[in-house]
Amino acid sequence: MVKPASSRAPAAVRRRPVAATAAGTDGASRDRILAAAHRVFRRQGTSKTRTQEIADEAGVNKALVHYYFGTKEALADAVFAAAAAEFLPTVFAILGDAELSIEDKVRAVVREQLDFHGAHPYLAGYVVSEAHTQPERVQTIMRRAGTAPLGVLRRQLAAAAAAGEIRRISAEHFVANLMGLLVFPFVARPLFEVIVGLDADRFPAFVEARKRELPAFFLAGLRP
Amino acid sequence: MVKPASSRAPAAVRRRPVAATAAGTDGASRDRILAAAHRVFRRQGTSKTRTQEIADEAGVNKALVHYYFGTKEALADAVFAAAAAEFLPTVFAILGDAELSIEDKVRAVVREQLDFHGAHPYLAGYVVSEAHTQPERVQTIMRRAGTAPLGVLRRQLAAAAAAGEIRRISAEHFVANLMGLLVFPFVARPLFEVIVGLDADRFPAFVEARKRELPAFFLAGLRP
DNA sequence: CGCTGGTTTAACCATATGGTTAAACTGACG
DNA sequence: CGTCAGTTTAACCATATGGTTAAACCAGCG
Repeated sequence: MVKPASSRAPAAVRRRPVAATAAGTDGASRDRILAAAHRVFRRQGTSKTRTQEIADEAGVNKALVHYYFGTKEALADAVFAAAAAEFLPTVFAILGDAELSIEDKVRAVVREQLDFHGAHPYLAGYVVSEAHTQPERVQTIMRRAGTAPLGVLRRQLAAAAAAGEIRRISAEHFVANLMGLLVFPFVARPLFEVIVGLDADRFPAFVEARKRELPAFFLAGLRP
Repeated sequence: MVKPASSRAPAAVRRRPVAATAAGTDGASRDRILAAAHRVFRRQGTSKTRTQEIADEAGVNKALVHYYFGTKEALADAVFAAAAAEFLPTVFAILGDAELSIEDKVRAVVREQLDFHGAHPYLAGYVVSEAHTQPERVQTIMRRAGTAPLGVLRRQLAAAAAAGEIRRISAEHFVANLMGLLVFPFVARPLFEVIVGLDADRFPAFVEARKRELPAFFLAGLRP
């Protein structure tokens, strides 16, 4: 990962850039580039983003981006994997906690996810968008984010159904329903706002209301 | 929209392409280009797509694409608008039909949408993806697809709630819930398959099962 | 104080890409 | 059969873009 320098002949005059971080310092530039890549990629997606934009956003030369991350694609992969790993494992952890009842899980996931996506508006849309245009990457990269703990869920759902507490439902549909209800408004936010005539500044209030709406809706939906 | 030709001097030798449709025929080329653009854009998204790819897919020269549609962006706008207008109006029509009960609407929308998206796997993902990376376009272009008939829905939901048939729920959440449950597996399909460990070839069966699962779940979710 | 290794930079390169142009082809019509 | 309008095409062009390179810079170390 280290391309050494060399020496040869004349060149030209150079001044340090606007806000020179100087050299030989800490690895701050690398972090700044990564953070900038996160912001830009999430906002615009991979293919619309130019490496130059990332460099600009990081206050750094374009070559430095390649120096640290090789190719744009490699950087994009890293960002995508990190983004997916940022919210899915939390969901999986809650769903996989054998100590929690179905109801507790639903309430916990709803609260946690609505808070999270409310604070990171572009994340879900970015991840889904990327997954759609580059489905090949998903398979490999998603390993970092793991998969849903269907085993635990299946047992729990079967037991609850046997006890007559809920309707019979497969773990797959349970997850699909939960995730769909949670992320749809965020993933499709620009469309959704137009469709239901929701002003952008009223969106947070909508999400807030959803924290009450969703547990009620979902838990009722499970009833026999 | 018509750029006339002219005449001047020598040029070079030309043979007709692989499958020459000849000139002076019908407006078949334009249609072929548009259809090709639909396929390619839906599969890859706007920014990943090269005009050359569309030309190839249409069996036509790249210049012809510009001849008929001006810019790539214009063509992309046309395709996006058409794609959104392909499934949203149907949903709005069902939801806005004052003759149908809430329950009938839910059953009808679920059946219709699952059939539709099952037959057009990339459409929802494409529309959502584009809306995410180009939110500016949504506002203007969505006019062709219209907006949800919230007025009718609100009255109906309020009446049903007053009659004690359902829980109180706003039309916005009603639409969000319905759309989220319906389109999520399609929009996030590559992710979803990995998350729940669903083989691609078992997806159609999952959708089929969903036709029974969703009305039950949704209608139960509305109950007081 | 000069060397050294990690860091940062400007300049460069090959190619891809969106878009333009002017010619050539085609069938219909008079 | 010549012309005309609508099509279709190869060749071009300017620019953007991802990536490379070799030099310069900087701090710490011996």
